[in-house]
Amino acid sequence: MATGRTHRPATRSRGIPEATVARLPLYLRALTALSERSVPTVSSEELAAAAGVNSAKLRKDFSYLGSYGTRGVGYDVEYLVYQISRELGLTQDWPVAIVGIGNLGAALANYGGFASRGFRVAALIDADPAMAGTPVAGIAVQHTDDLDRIISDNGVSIGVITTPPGAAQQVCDRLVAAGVTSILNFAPTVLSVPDGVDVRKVDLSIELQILAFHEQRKAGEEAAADGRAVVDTDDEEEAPPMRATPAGRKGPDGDMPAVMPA
Amino acid sequence: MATGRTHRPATRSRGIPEATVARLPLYLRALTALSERSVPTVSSEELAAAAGVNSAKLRKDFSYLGSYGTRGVGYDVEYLVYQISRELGLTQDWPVAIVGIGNLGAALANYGGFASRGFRVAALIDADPAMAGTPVAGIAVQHTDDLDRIISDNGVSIGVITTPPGAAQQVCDRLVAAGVTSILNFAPTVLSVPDGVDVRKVDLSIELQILAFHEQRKAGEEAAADGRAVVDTDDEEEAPPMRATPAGRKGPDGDMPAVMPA
DNA sequence: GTCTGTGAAAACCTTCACAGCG
DNA sequence: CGCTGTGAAGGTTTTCACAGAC
Repeated sequence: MATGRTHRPATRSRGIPEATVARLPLYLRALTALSERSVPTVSSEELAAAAGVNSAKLRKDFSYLGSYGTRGVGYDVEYLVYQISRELGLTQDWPVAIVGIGNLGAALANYGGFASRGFRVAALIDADPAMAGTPVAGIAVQHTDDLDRIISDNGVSIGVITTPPGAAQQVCDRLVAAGVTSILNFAPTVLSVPDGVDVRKVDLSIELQILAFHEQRKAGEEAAADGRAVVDTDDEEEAPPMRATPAGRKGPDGDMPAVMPA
Repeated sequence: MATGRTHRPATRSRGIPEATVARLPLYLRALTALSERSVPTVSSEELAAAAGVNSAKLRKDFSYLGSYGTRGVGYDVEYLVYQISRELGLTQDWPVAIVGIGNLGAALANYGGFASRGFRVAALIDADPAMAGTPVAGIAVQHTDDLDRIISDNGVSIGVITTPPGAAQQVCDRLVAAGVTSILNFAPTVLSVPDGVDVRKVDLSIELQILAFHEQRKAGEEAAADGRAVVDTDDEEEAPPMRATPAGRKGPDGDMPAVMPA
């Protein structure tokens, strides 16, 4: 979704669809849970339910990895765990650096889900000199001045940005200059990076906004459900900023049933 | 993406593609920044660059909302901000409850990006009695026992779950029972909810895993870049757990031109 | 001339449905 | 039989490219 423009258009490298890659961690999690319960095999139907997808999709996804199942039986849990881990590159250790140790950075440093996969928090970096030396999640915070050295000393290729938005691009540039080629960005900023560097973003407020959209839609439908009185004058909600451009607005209003029972 | 099965298949309500909805918050953010700099109008090209998408996509997206631009000129910034906000339902106030006030919950409670949109943190809820009363981000944490009352008293329809995975489904059930119809889930669990309830999830370790996949790929390409020796024996990376099922493994290794030229 | 709005084409992703292995 | 693996169909999203408004 957020990956920077890279990804071999030609070269016909290895062809696992991006959508499939994004689901592999999900399968892996479900499989790990089964593995812990010592379940030996699982059918596509069961595993799909545990992962929250449908079984045809799961089978197709797995078909890109190879033929790992046994017809009439299902998939060997341990074997699949290994194959998916390998495909995702989790059989190796990934040192990660977190830059920006505020609330969120600290939360991530403490997050158990990282260590349990191949990720190791190798360094915590912050611009506040007062924080330097303070241990967070058992790791001493280091100062931004040493960023370059910290990254190369630890062989970090994945960086996590949890700084305020204003600092994000600058931090990103420094990370990239120091050799980082994958960035997970929590700052609400569009980062620009050179080719070959991947960026993924997590924006907490975006998720909420998407929920709000659907929530609003539901409210509208509810109202429309019984009363039928889908007023359309409700369009002009309150103070319609009517910023209107030059000439006459094309206006969307008019139609638009659902929205707001005023 | 993560939304629970709902979404009017028939009814032909308003037809804004989900992919477009997911980008509206992005455009809104870019537009807000322009608005703050008092930029009056913007072209699809400029706005697309600021939002990190391409301009054809942006124009298509906007075309679902209506004809808000002016040919030869561009889009009126203020007007678009209003229209998108309205479309997303951000012209109203959304009281949100956060359940599970650990590191992450606290980080979210403090997160500025919520308040700046229509979201208001109406309640913080935690199962630990020792936390009850403690203020986090200026709001006193309340105990889970009162969850039902808190939700209805505040008219909360959006809940955020930041509990440990074991508690997530239970909390989810209680939220839904109390009237919540949209859930943002940070716990690494597949939640099951009744029809009509939307769930979106944010899984921090999944994002890292996707990055690791691409990172690994890069390392491989690099090696293959000069030597041409695109070994495919590299499949057997190190210790292949060979969990093998009943009979003979189909092995991915050997064959598997991966893609599908077949 | 500039820049939007949009049909049409292409790419991508999901779902169906069933052949075929165990 | 049961369950995987997969062509083929169907749907969605992206991209192209240009007609038409300003």
